[in-house]
Amino acid sequence: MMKRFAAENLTESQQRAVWHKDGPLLVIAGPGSGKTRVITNRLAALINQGVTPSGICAITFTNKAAEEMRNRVFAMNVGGTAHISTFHSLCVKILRQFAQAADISPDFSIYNETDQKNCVKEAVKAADLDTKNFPPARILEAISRLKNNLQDAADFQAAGIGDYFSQCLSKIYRNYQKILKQNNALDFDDLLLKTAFLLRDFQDIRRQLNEKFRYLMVDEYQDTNHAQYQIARGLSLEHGNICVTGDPDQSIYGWRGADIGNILAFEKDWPNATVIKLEENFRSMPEILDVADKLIIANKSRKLKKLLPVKSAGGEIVVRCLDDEQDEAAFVGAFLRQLLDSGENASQTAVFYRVNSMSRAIEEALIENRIPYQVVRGVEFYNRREIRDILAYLRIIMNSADEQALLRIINTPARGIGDTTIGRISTYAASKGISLYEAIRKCDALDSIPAGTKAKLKKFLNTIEGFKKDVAGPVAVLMDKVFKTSGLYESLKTEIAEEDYSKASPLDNVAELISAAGKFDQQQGGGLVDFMQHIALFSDTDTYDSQSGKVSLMTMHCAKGLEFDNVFIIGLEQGILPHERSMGIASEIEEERRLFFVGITRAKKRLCITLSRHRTIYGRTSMTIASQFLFEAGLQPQSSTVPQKESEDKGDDSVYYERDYSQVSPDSSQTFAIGRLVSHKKFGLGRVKEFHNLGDNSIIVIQFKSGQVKPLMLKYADLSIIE
DNA sequence: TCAGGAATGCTTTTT
DNA sequence: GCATTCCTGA
Repeated sequence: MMKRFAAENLTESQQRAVWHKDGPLLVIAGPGSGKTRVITNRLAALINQGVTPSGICAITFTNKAAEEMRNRVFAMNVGGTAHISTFHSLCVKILRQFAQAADISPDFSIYNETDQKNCVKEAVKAADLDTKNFPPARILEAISRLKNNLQDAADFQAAGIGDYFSQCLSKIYRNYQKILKQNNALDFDDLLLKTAFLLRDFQDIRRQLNEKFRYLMVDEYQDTNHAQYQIARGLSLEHGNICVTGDPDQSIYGWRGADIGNILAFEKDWPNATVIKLEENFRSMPEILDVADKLIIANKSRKLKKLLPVKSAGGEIVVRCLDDEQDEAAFVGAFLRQLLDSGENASQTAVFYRVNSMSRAIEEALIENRIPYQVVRGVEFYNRREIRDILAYLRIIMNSADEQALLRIINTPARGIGDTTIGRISTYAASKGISLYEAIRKCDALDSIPAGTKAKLKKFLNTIEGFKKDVAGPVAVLMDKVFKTSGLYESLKTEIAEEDYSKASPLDNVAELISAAGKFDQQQGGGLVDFMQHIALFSDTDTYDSQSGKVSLMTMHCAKGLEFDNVFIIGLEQGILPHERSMGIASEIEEERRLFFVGITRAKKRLCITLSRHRTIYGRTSMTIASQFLFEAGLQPQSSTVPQKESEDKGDDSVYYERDYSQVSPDSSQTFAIGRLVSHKKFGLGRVKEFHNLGDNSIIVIQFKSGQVKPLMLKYADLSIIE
């Protein structure tokens, strides 16, 4: 009955990895070496060999990766469900199960960066220090580093002494933890730290979890930090069935505490470990691998590893130097259009950059060229004001100690409860040692608050309490109710939409959130707490859609784990890549080099690298210097001035659009027929001049009464038809 | 209490 | 350059 399922073609070393059953296994997997296939096949192989699916735990770094693995395993039809999730989701699950031992309440809130910053500010103030000298972002970074190294506030204090800064930091750290505790909240790093401590300090819990998960798999092991390392260790200490996969050359999260040493020292940790190297590259054409190879050997601290091409020659490499970032973007836009024109698939095409802010010029050029695109960006959606407002209501409903949530919504929408009132209640709460929420409940005891304000407070409290009846029901229903009865809906509706056309309207965003909740109710269920904890860990890269039919724009960090036929990497300049902040630090330059390596090795057949002679950063334009990485990789930039000249023109764009996209959405092109009179919230009346049917991303060109002609994304333009 | 303007600082970023 | 925060005055 063995091996029967393994239909996928696997190389000899892949086979060995897949059929390795018991004991520690390290798979060093170069880019494009079929790592994901090995992992999913091994998972299936374990089940095939009689391992209970629920006894397998696979850990990834992103939700996206987890989801994809779930789908792949599901597609193999081996039955049963293994636990596949990110480190953080797994930790949430464990912490809720063993909340008592972890000394937390299971309905804890998970604080994001904004919440964390607010808490740090408070913590700094409580230590009688000034946020001017102790900027929250800095402090947070320091605390995060400590937590990732499993030093809690007490440990740090005990280890302490040190300089003035360390002493202050220690004080702030303790205050910060106290505040989180009072709010019944954990930050991202706490999820890891507390789980690691649980596994370290409670042998019975460790045994229980080892018993439950007999086989552990950890992907992207080169990017684990110390806390994650200890968790992985704790989860496999009793049985030793730990399989880790990764590639030291793709370690790009060192600055976030990831320790490349974890993967390098695996054989020391597990002396009986089997080590399998996957060096064959099934993804990229040899020309591309050659560039990657030349680049990465410049890294001194590295084990030698080859990229062995499997594909035959035929890759294309273009390196161009433009005058400024607009030209650079225009070049990319023109090149992209030419590619799509010649039949390349937009979904198989991506533009990478070092920092998110660089997407802007590209986006403009793509709109100009009528190229549909998706930006895979950090926390866009869930950071929108209206979304955070609704979520804050839900947070306070589930966890009334969550002060950050309460402060956010107590006067949103405006209900006449201002800072003065909040200050008075806050003082009262502190003096009584109760939560802000409790203090509001007891506001009658406060003489300083006028009767009218007290009435407002009570009304607010009753609204929140009223919601609690529906906590057990579907999240979408509760959310809808919150939206309608909290006054948020009214306030959003009356808000005159001065939003510019490139953004979706707040109402649409809320609708999307509610539908996401509905989806959650249907697919997973579990109620409010599950949903909220799910949402808190859900983020940006999960928005990437590999079948979107659009060109993808993302940072190189986001690109890890993906692959595309055509890859553009922009901004190959000193100070951008390598980034300014890594300059002069050898280890960080090496990480930047790995980052570029990751970018290059995403490409299957075509790689286009650009730089520009001038770049504007913080509104200041300056001359640039070509990136050292170009020379290391043996690349010679070619100057280029007129972007359009780069492509041998084939037909005009109208032909191209009709051919490629017209069938996608038959409706809107008729609704917005040429010449039709329409109205735009911001620009007023206008007539449809052109309509480019790109399905979901259709672009409409309107001649407005003011005389200006504007191309707008149809889905964001919010046009009404006048005739 | 809040709007509006000045001042500041910010850009690496999986969860 | 832009978003966020701070500050002032009504």
